[in-house]
Amino acid sequence: MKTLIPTVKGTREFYPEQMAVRSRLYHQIQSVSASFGYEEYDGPFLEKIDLYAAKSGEELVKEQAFVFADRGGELITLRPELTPSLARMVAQKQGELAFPLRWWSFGPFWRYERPQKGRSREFFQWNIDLIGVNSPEADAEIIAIAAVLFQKAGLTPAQVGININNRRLMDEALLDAGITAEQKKLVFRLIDRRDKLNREAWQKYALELGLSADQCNSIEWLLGNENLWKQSDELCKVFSVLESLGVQDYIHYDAQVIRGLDYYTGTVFEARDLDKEGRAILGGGHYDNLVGDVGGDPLPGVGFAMGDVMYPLVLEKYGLLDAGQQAPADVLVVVFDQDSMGVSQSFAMDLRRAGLRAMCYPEPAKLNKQFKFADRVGIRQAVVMGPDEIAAGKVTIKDLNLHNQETLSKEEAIVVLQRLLAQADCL
RNA sequence: GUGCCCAUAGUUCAAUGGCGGAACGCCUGACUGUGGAUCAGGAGGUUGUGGGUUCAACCCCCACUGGGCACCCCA
Repeated sequence: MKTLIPTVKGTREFYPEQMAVRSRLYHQIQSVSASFGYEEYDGPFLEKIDLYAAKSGEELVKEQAFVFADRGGELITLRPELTPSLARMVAQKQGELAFPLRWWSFGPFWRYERPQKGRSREFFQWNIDLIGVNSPEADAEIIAIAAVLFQKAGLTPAQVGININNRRLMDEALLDAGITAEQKKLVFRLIDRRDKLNREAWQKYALELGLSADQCNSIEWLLGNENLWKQSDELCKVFSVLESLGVQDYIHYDAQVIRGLDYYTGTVFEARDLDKEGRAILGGGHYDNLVGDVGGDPLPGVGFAMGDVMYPLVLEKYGLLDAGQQAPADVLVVVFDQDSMGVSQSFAMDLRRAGLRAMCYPEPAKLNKQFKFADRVGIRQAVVMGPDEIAAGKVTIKDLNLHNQETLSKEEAIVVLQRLLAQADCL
């Protein structure tokens, strides 16, 4: 074989089998989002680098964004996230939009990272936001949407969970533990690393960061305190609303959930496989000011993002990704020879008009080749129109699963095929 | 950006430094107007790329590219 030009590192090709997974994901997201009254939107895939330079962290723009100069020399970025575009879109029409705004989106993003399990350089992401309100009920609604998606996909509360925390609560708790404002960022990083290191290494790391043994112990006590949330009125309210929404089985309090983004100010959450395997499935939180950086009036909101790489891995792990390749058509009309090509094509069209997915072999070929093709792609019914059938004004339909066939009038054949299809749908 | 592992037929994998094979898949035929079975044939490879060591390299060494995993980071 000649050497093929390889794909760009970290990109993914969607063969029909994988495309079916992506489409199913899209439709589930669409359906869940719509059921809560959210509207679909999208932003540009290309943005000026300034949009991200203003707001996102240094690492995102410098290290992890695809940036290139266009023909005019302007620095263009393949969007690494949607929030800045969303902020601009909201700010531009802030005066005419009806708040609270419920918007969702599903589209491609790019990040120049080293690909590994659950992470690629080109991926799709579901973003959903409830903008213009500042209530625990809004936080709970967004979290419930994530839980409902899991529910609909068949993931149980024994398999995945949504871990919730609150930034304000952590700020106060850390202040009580004697952590200064300057130390806060480092401590957040320390907390994030809690599960990655063993206890000794973790404590050593804490001392290296300049924390005292007392401070370290206090943090450890904080993280082990399952009732810490009771000190936060906000979290109490969020949990109570989630109970009303009937999704409390998915919900856990977890003092280790911090989330990296600086703009989260209140409730933060992430969903994970309960085995603690792999990366977070989704992550999000409450923010105070979505549009400030792009020049709008301050707007609070809550939202999350879920990639299309980790989530299917979890579904697959629990056997919920039915890999069953669907046949591309219900019926294959076999072409007997060049002379009968026309009538075969014409009958295939009759079948399509009758609501069947029909395929006509696109050239005359040996019958065994055509039947083998039907078998290979999983088409169950074949229609043969040879000289005998044409002379009698009939067609032969063959069931490749049952290995039987019968010769009928065209009208009868269509009815029989429709009935078979309806039966197959019931199964 | 750092570290570890990997790269041989379409696929999954073999092959002490000494003539690169198997299974499955693919193509053709037995087969008549009919696919999954069976049998008989056949095609398919510059061993990821480029250097080096050697009389001799799929095998040893170096670099590159790509893949996997972890770190970093997580919008």
